[in-house]
Amino acid sequence: MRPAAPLPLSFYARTPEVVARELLGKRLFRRTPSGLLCGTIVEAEAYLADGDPACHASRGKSRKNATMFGPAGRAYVYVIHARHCLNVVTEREGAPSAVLIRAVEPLRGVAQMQRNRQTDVLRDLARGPARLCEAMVINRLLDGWDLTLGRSLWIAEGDNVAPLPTIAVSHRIGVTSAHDLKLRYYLAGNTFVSGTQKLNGKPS
DNA sequence: CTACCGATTGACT
DNA sequence: GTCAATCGGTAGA
Repeated sequence: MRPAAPLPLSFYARTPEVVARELLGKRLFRRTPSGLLCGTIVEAEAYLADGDPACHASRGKSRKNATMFGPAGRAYVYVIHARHCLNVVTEREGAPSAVLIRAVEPLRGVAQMQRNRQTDVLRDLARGPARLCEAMVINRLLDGWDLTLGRSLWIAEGDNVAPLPTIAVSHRIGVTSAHDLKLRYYLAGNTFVSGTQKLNGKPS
């Protein structure tokens, strides 16, 4: 697939639950010196500005999470367990909400992703937030990047194939608080979604 | 400065 | 299924 036009600011300027759900099936593009990388988003989690202790912004603004407090449509890249994770900022300036992109299905630049990840296993290239970042060369230099520019890193419309895949919902993976919130969205049955088979087969 | 933690991953039983 | 390595960010002495 050729590079497609970036989604506009209006796409991101909505609640994180809506953005997370609508990101499924969209395409994540990354242009590197070694070539263009692209994958279909198959899993995303919402983090709320209010009433969500799992959200990094819930304990106030800091150098690390400052991007979340800025305008929508920017990338929020942070490090956890010595690994990177990619979010998109939602809503508006002053409302620190975001959507974590947890997995993509590799579409283009597979050979480079295999080199970046040091594995040939297609399913393991971008199944998980940190794997995705390693495969697509996403690091803290991209924190705050404007995703509506259509350069370096952006998200575009995907093919609207029929029948539309079923969207499933579950609790978020890995978070140690707010386990009752069902804010993880994924394409049911897609092999590139992270998490256990039990969780994905029986959302709770 | 040290100490602790985590929105993870990969190796192992 | 279990478990520990990982290291930047943050809090606290």
